[in-house]
This record gives sequence, C-alpha cells and structure tokens, in this order.
Amino acid sequence: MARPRNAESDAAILAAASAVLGERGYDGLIVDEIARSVGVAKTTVYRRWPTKNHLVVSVLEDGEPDAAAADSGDDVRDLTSAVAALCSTLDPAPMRRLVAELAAASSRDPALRSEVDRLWARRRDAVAVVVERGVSAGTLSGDSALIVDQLVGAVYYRALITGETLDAEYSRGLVRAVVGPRDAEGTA
Amino acid sequence: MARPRNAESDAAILAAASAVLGERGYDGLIVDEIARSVGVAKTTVYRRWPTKNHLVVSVLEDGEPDAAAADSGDDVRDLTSAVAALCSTLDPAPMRRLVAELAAASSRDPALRSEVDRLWARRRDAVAVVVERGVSAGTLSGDSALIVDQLVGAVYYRALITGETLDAEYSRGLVRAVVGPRDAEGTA
Amino acid sequence: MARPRNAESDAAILAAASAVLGERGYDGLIVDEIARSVGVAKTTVYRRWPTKNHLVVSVLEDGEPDAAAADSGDDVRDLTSAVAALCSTLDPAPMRRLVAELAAASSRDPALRSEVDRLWARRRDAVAVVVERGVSAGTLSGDSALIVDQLVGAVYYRALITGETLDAEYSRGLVRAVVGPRDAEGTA
Amino acid sequence: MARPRNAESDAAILAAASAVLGERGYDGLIVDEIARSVGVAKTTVYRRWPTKNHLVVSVLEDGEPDAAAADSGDDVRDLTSAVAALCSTLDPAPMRRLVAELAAASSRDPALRSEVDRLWARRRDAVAVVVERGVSAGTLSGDSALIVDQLVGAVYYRALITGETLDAEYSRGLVRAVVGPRDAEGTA
DNA sequence: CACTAACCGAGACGGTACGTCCAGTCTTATA
DNA sequence: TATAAGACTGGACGTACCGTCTCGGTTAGTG
Repeated sequence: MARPRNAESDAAILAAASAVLGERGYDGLIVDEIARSVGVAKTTVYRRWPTKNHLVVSVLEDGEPDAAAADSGDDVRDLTSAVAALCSTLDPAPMRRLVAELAAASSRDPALRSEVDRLWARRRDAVAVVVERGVSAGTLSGDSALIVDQLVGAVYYRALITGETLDAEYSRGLVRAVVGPRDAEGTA
Repeated sequence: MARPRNAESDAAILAAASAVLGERGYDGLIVDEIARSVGVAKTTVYRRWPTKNHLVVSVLEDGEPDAAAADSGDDVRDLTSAVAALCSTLDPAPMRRLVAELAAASSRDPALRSEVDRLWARRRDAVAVVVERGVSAGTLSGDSALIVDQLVGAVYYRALITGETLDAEYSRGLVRAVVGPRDAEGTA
Repeated sequence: MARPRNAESDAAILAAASAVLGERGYDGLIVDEIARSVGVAKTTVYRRWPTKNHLVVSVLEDGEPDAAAADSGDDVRDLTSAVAALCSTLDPAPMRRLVAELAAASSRDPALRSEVDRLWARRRDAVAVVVERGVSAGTLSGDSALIVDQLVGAVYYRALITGETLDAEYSRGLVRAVVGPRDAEGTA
Repeated sequence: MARPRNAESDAAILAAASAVLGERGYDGLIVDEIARSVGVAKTTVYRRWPTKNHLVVSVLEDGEPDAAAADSGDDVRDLTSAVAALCSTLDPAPMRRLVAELAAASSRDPALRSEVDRLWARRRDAVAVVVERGVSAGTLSGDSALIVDQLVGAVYYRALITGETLDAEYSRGLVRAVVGPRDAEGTA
C-alpha cells in the first residue's frame, strides 16, 4: 500500500559511511555529506538510523567478521586465534579512534548504550567462549571472567590508550602470559 | 619583563572546570561559561589552553593523586593498592566518560595526543613501578610490561567498555589472578 | 520542492534591524541580538545575508521611498521635491552615520560593493530623471550629469562631512543656485 | 625632568600607518601590528594617540599638501586648481575608503569628531577662499557657501559614493558648470 | 652624583561580536 | 508512505581586535 524503502540506499549509506570513517574518523563523518555523496536525502538517513552514532554502530557491526570460534582441540592455539581476531578488529588507527569515540558517545547517550554494548559483548564473547571451554575442560584454571578481562582488556588498552601495535606476536605473548607458563609450555 | 600571567586565574579555571566536569561531564563543560563563572575573559582561558580538550587534560592531570607507590615489603599488597588507586581515578561514571572522551579527542587531534599520553603514562607507571620491583626481586615472574597490560588493561576495559564496577574486591581478584595462585597464596 | 524560506522571517528581521539601526546605529546592530529578538536562529539570518553589512544594505533598500518623480510641469519645483526627498533619506543623524558606514564597508568588501552601488544609483536616479527631463525640454541648460553631481553631491557632503542641516530651505536654495538665477527667477 | 618621548617613534609610526593605510585600508590597519613592525610597544602608540582613529586622522593631516591657494588674477583658473588639488587628496582608492571610514568613525565617536572636522574644514577652506575672493570681487555671483557645497560636494560624492574618476578634466568641467557659462566663457 | 618621574618593550587582560559548524527536526512537492 | 531538497532551531566553538593594565628596566634632567 505504501512505498517501500529502498534497500540499496541502506547499503550505499553504510558503504559511504564506512569509507569516510576509515579515512577521516568519527567526526570527519558528517551526516549531511554522506547523504549528499550517496545521492540521498538526509531524511532518508535519519529514517533508518535515529542518530549519527547509531549509524556508526551499524557500520561497525556490518564489518564484523562474525567469527565462530575455531575448536582445534588445542585451547591455547584457539585462544590465540580469538585474541588475534579481536586485535584485527581494532587495528587500523581510525578503528581505534572509532571505538574510543563510541565509548564516549555511549556514555553520553543512554539510547546508544545498548546498541554499543551488544557490539562489545559480541567481541568479548568470541574470546570468552574459548576461555570457558578451557576452564571447564580443566586446561585452564581460574575465574574465566577475570581471564577474559585480562586478555580483552589488555588489547583494548593498547588500542585505545597506549596506541601500541597489536600484531600476532603480541597476541601470542599475551595469551602465554595469561594462561601461565605451566599450561602454555606444553603447547607453544 | 612583561606582565606575568595571573596564577590564580589558572587555578580558578581548573577548579571550575573540574567541578563542571564532575557534575555534567565532558560536553557539559562550556568554555564560555567557565570563563564567566571565574570572572575571566574567554580569551584568558584560550591563552592558556588552545582548546577545550587541552583544558580537560589539564584538569585531569591536576587532579592526579601523584601516587608515590607504597613499598610495604609485600609486593602483592602494594600491587593491589596501586591497582585500586587506578580504579579510583576511573570510578565515578563521569570520569569514565571523560577518559573515553579524551581517548577519542586525542586520536583526533595530534596536538593533544602528547598531552594525553603523558597523563596515561603517569597512571600506568604507578602500577608498573610496583610490578617491576616484584619482577626484579623475583617475587613475580614474567614479562613485566605484559603483566602491567593485563592489570591496567582490565581496569580500563571495565571502565570504558563494559561499564562494570571497579571496587576493591575486583582489584584484589584481578591482582591474584594475574600474579598467579602460587605467588598469591602466601600473601592473600 | 524543498521547504521554502519563511518570508515572514525576512520581513521580521528587516524590521527589527531597521528599528535597531535607527535607534543605535550601525554597530549597535548585533546580528545575534536581532535573531533572538525575532525568534529566529542566527543561521537563519546568515542564510539570507552573508554578512551584517549585507543585511544593513537590505534594510536601507527596503526603506526606500520608491519615488516615482512627480511631473508637475514646473521643473524647478519637481527638482526641489526630488532633492528634498533625497535630503529626507539622509536626515536623521543615525542615517547619515549609516551611509558613511556603508560607504566604508563597501570599499572594504567587493562583494558588498555592487549591492550598495545599486542603492546609491537608485537615489541618484530619482534626481537625475528630473534633471534630464529639464535638459531635454530646454528648461535647464548644461551637462545633466554634472548638474546632478552638484545637487546630489552637495547634499551628501552636508550629510556625511559637514554634518549641517538638510532642511527644505537648503534644498530650495541649492536648486536655485544650481539651475541659475535666470531659470529660477520665474518660479521661486 | 622626566625622560622625553622618542620623536623618531612618532614619525616611524605615522609612516608605517600611512603605508598600511595605503595598501590595506582602514581596517587592514591593526594597531598591534603597526607597533610590532616599528619595533615599538603598543603602549607607545596609545600614549600618543588615544585611539586608532586618532592615529588615522594624524596620518591624513600629516600627508596634507598645506596648499596656500594661488592667486593668479584669474579666478576660474585658481578655482580649478583648488578643486583639482582637492581631487588629488581623494584620488587613490584607499584614500577614498579612508575618508569614508573616518566619516563613519567620527559620527560614532564624538571625541574624534572635532579632529576630523578640523581636517575637513581645512580642505574645504582651500576652495572656499578662492570662491569668496571671486564673489567679493564680483567675478562670481551667488551665495559662496552654496557654491562651495556644489564644488566640494560633487567631488566628495564621486569619491565616496559613485567611485568615479577625479581627474583634471572633471575639475575643469565641474568648475565651468558651477560658475556658469557667462562667467566661464571669457576664461576657459 | 643621586634621584625621580616619565618613558619604554613585552605581553596579559577584559570585553565583545563575528561568522562557522553540525546535529537533528520540519516542511514542501513529487513519485 | 518514502523520497529529494533544503530551510530551520539551537548551541558552542575558536578568532579577531580594541584599548587598558602591569611588569621590569631605561633615560633624561634636576637638586
């Protein structure tokens, strides 16, 4: 009965937003500009995403690897992969900025909070799943939540605060340090 | 030789900014308003801090506990204090937001970067000192930088990303998890 | 196709600006204040007039008497009316100031120049029309452009430079002096 | 008894101001900049001239030709010279702008008014003297004040309002038009 | 020769308006 | 109902320049 939304617009907007976000970061993203560049009215953007921030979250969710954690039988190896995957979602400098910006935005705007939380949770879970598997199998020892905090926390910390590199090397070292020499020795 | 800057203005501005920051957060801070409330011209603020963000960094630095890490002889205890201290700098919700906001701002503005980095480094060092002491004394084992990442990272992660509480309980648990049951057992 | 500009805003802004201009002169006019008093955002003002100066020109143009020169058959009388009309557009002290201010502003800002020129031309033409009519009818003799310069010039000179009064008396005397005793004798 | 003012500073400031005024006009003149360029403190400028405007008036007065009106025996010729001299003080575009700017400034600031008036009067007098001589000698007829208004007014009008050229040609034509064909015929 | 008043450079300061930028909402006409 | 176009509110930002002030230091002429 009514005119349907144009699905292509959604995709085009996300693509354009993603590109700009990559190049010029969070506040280089100007809604008006995105709309114009896509050949769409600003209204059209706002009909889909109530806020610039919501759009940004969408972009991030859109680009998520959707990693089903591997289960190779070797927990430390799996954990290292999971951590490395997390690193790669935070690696290019603009992405770090984006995450920082979102953290800020979500503490400003409660409506955004849940959206952003969902995204963070998804990323955390990818690691948590492996950790919990190890803990229940007895391969790892300790409080799994704390272990996840140490792993994921260290990665975010480097990404957001110190700005240091997040390469495979670091992932390996971090996992080894966390799961402890005893456990790691047999597998490294 | 020229008229010196009025040091009281600096202090008054920082104080006012700090108060507002605590109450209304980052973007509740309006430079114009601060100036007026202190009875100072806006230009006077901008003469000292080229940007609102620079002012915010100053406020944070200013409010820093300036923690000379205690040395009680018990490394785990000292470490727990250091971590707890870090937690307390990140605890009230507006502070978390501030940190997030600054992380974002500093990746936007290179001129701000170094200022912010100095602040982050100071906080990290307070923990690092204790860790390194433990490592050289043989009380702790492992790569001290990684250990610091795990501790400090977990704390920031909770503050910025998950938003969970950062109480003394958590500090204790975290330290115990990181330094490992072996080491911790004797001291907890 | 797009939302049209609100014509009432234009009018209200001009009216408010005109009032302020009359009372407090050129730099008593504060764009921000005008906007607020009209209940309009500052941007709305700047969308229409790129500059405070442009707005001022508009006000002046807007308040123009739109004089269709009278044709009474008596050229000297018509000329006197035209000159008197010109005088009245320059009479209240704030208006003189305004004209001076605009003359200055338009030589600063080329973009403003043409706008202002149009306004000046309009005023000059009201006199020029009558002069030219007289010259072609043979009632007046001489170069009509020069005659207009003498009449209009004298009026502006008094208004802007000497600041002397511009009453009906002066208009009459001036016209008589310019068209010469011969022509004027029969009509005064 | 006290240290005397440095007379060279006065001259240097006037020179610098004059240069800037010529190149970039009234509000291209920034007191701070002048001071710095001369190697003098802003205070030193303000000690001598209470206001930017006062400084500008000084510059103008300083550059005045100080024309003692010639008396060649031929009134029309002398008048033409006087008018031409006036034209030349108003000729380069920046000078016109300056005059406009001063007219505006002096109607803003009463303290400046008298200074500026003195300057204007001086220029008018150079023409008035000749006109009055002619009138008392019977060579010219009419109200001398009005005649001066017509001459001087036309020149200012062109300079400030229409922006047309002010060459010798125009001076001649204007004088001829004003003193009337009768008088002019014998001399042109 | 010492003293002292005014001068000087440097630059901080109060004040005030400017014009700009963007987010998000609203209004029209059209598809 | 969706859409393009773009006007609108709202609010802070950082900038610019004026004229005043406060320093430390210099430089006459007077006692």
